[in-house]
Amino acid sequence: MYGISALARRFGLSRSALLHYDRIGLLRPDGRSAAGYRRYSEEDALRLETICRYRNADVPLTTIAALMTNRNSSAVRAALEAHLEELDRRMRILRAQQARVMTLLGAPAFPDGIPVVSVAELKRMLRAAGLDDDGFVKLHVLFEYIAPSAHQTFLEALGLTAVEIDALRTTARRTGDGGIDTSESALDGPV
Amino acid sequence: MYGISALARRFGLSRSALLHYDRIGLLRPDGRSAAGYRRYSEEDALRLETICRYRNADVPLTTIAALMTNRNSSAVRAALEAHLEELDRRMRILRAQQARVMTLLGAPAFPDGIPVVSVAELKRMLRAAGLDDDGFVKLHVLFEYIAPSAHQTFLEALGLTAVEIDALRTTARRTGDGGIDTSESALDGPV
DNA sequence: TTGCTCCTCACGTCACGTGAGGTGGC
DNA sequence: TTGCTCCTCACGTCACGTGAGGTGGC
Repeated sequence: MYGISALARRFGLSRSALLHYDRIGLLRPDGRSAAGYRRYSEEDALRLETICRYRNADVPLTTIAALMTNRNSSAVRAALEAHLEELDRRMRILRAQQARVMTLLGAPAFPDGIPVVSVAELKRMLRAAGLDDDGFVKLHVLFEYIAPSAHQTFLEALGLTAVEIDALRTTARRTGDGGIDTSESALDGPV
Repeated sequence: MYGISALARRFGLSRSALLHYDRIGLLRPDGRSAAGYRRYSEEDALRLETICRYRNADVPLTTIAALMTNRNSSAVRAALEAHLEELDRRMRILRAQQARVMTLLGAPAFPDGIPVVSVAELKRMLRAAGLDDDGFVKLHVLFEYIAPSAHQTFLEALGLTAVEIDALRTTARRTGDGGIDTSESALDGPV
């Protein structure tokens, strides 16, 4: 059993957030103490964990409540996909706003503009445009050759894990040792 | 002279937005008609145009008010730069949230994850990591050499204009003709 | 009279944050 | 008694949106 502040601390939330969840019925404490203090059970904590997972994705509380009542998994998928589109929409708006601030600052549309690409997008495009596995390898080899630490930073920015980066760079170095033109398709990995 | 709805229409705003701006003192009409109707002058319209420019960049109304009173240009720059950082912060949060939704949907973190980089960020990082103008040139030359049409697609994705792309690729081709190691810093452009 | 534009409250939104004023437990 | 945690209102946030109830102009 937890007091309200203890539970909040455990999940990195504020006390008033839990008060709010109680008010709107999203998370009702298991019971109350004699003095009226909210008492949360371990089950409540588990429910809160799920709530937090959704909340960290910025799913609206009312949607979270719906998702937790309706355990129909295809409905959950649909809701999450709709939310993903909403986040995409906001991302586009943000980009446009950043571009406008840059303009107000008198900067050229580029290089300080805000065009943005996701890795998946980039990779699809490059492939569609005719870059094959060989080309990817060559790019990595060259990058590793010109500026190893920039290569590292670049891969981190793309969201690769440390392990994936290590593997990629090691292969790129080995491949590069044979000369820039060497083309082994040892890199079936991410980028 | 405009009525409130006419002015709102002209700027693609709602009537209630203008009512709001009047209430908070951001845009007071030049005067009122005998019946108490708000009458906006051409000067008001000009002021509203400026307001809209900031609003489209999501600058808070209180900040806009401050910017329009204080015509000190360095103060304006500072405010806009601070706002740009705020937008950056939101962008990072959005990316993390998208990644979380992907995880909830059971998708792998990569390659369908949403790590995303802006060109400005990418460039800053690469520079910070030690890639110099020479390195940028070499990358472009190689890219043009390995997969010309992929290079085009890539630059388009980064938001370059057709003219900028043409200039970049032509230079890359010319530089590349001398061999991959050729390093003229003719590319002072964008990427 | 009809239809249009306009007016001023006043409350709602979303997820809480922030006091105010008070009580329970060691 | 002191400190701590807890309680319940109730109002504020940000940029408006949405009625409610009423008036002016052609």
